[in-house]
Amino acid sequence: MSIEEAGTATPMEDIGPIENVPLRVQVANRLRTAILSGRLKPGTSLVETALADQMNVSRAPIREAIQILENDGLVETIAYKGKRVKPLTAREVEEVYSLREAFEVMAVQRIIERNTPVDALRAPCEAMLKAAGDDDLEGLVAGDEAFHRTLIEIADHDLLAASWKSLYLRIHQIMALRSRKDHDLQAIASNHPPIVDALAARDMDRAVNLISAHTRNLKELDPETIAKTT
Amino acid sequence: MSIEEAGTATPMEDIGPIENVPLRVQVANRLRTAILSGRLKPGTSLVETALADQMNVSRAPIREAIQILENDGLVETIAYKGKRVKPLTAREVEEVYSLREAFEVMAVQRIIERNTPVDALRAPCEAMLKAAGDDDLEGLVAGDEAFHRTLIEIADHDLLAASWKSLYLRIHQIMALRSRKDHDLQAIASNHPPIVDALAARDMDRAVNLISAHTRNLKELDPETIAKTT
DNA sequence: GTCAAATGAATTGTCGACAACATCCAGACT
DNA sequence: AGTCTGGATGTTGTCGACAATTCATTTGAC
Repeated sequence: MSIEEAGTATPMEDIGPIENVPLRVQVANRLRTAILSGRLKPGTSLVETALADQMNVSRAPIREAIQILENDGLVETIAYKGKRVKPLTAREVEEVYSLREAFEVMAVQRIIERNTPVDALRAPCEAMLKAAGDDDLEGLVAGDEAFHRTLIEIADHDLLAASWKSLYLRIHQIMALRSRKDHDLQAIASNHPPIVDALAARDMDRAVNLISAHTRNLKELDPETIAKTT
Repeated sequence: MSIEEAGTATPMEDIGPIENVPLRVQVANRLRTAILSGRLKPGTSLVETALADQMNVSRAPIREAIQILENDGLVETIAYKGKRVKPLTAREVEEVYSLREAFEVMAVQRIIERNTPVDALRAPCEAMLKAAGDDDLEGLVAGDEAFHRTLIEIADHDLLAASWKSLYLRIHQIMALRSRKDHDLQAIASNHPPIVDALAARDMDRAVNLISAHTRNLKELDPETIAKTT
């Protein structure tokens, strides 16, 4: 039965197209999740044949999946020797955060220059404040990601969005290795609303300074996180 | 004749280790060159089997090479339909140049903040001025790339360098499609020395404004270039 | 005993064949 | 005439086997 005929007999709701996801994408997603959750630690060696056996697929999709993760910057390959989860160095963490700062500053500038509405940022702010009140770390992290993703999205710049997304994967990875007590939920949540206010007021200097400071604060937290992994 | 036998008879100088470059890299380089030179125009369909026949290799390295180019942003894949050289839209050109501006501004800020020496930028400037005098477009372009590559390199930020490099590939592609008369050699060459002066003087505002203006000037040139390709 | 060459194990690199999927066209049926 | 069906074709997706390369270990000569 082809996809077009699907809805003729019974009126069924739109569940969207049936996605036939290639194996390489499934494999890449599984590996990525494992890396980002910290289950696959930096430095772990990834052997194609072993992974192929574990997942019951041939090596071809595994290779392609690993190449995808390599583009994400999560894995590195050494020819004829092996592939491994990219080790996190202090330098790399600094670079990730500083590049993220540049991306978000660019987004802020673009939003103000083009007079883009910023209402979409209010909801994530509320969610974060609520999560902070409930001492809900997961919720806070989700809200934080939603906030920054939205910030990048409304900047309406596909290339920036793609670059930011790739970079944010590594931030996920770094945060997963960070211990819980390092987070001050209330402080993180209350950082965001002033950014939205400055954007709404089209106050370029204030908005840039706030987003810049916000990103730099996060960077400060991580030196000892790195020490644990290398 | 194989590469190993080539130099045995005559005493040869040290050309470094013999790099055994994987086929995928060789293929990727050939395809990339073809795309950047404009020989493979945006929209051209890339068929794995056809390329494999042409280059006398199997499909595996071709696939991996195409995936490399996909990461470079030069090729896009549509599942079960085909792969093609990514079409250049006006929007994409705008995004490429605006992101490049952000990258170079970041490099400038970093160079000034960290008090990095900028002497390495003088040589490319000289080369460009000389090339402009000789009406040597190739030389000027090479000098321009050397200047900006050096700018990024002395910023000492691997992630920034990698991102910039990938972005610059597309700028190559765009420039290759641009007609010769659009270039004002003298103007381009003389744009660069003031940037170095501002950097050397650690004058943040002036340096940022100059590099920003320089990048924006380039962007202005391209609308009609795009019209020709899409 | 020490150093160099050979061997072997582990891993990625490459290949050719077949499967899955989408598109297009021809032909049958209404 | 129009439309649906079925197959032919072109392309990517996946597989299993073999080749190439590296590194560690063992072997052998001196």
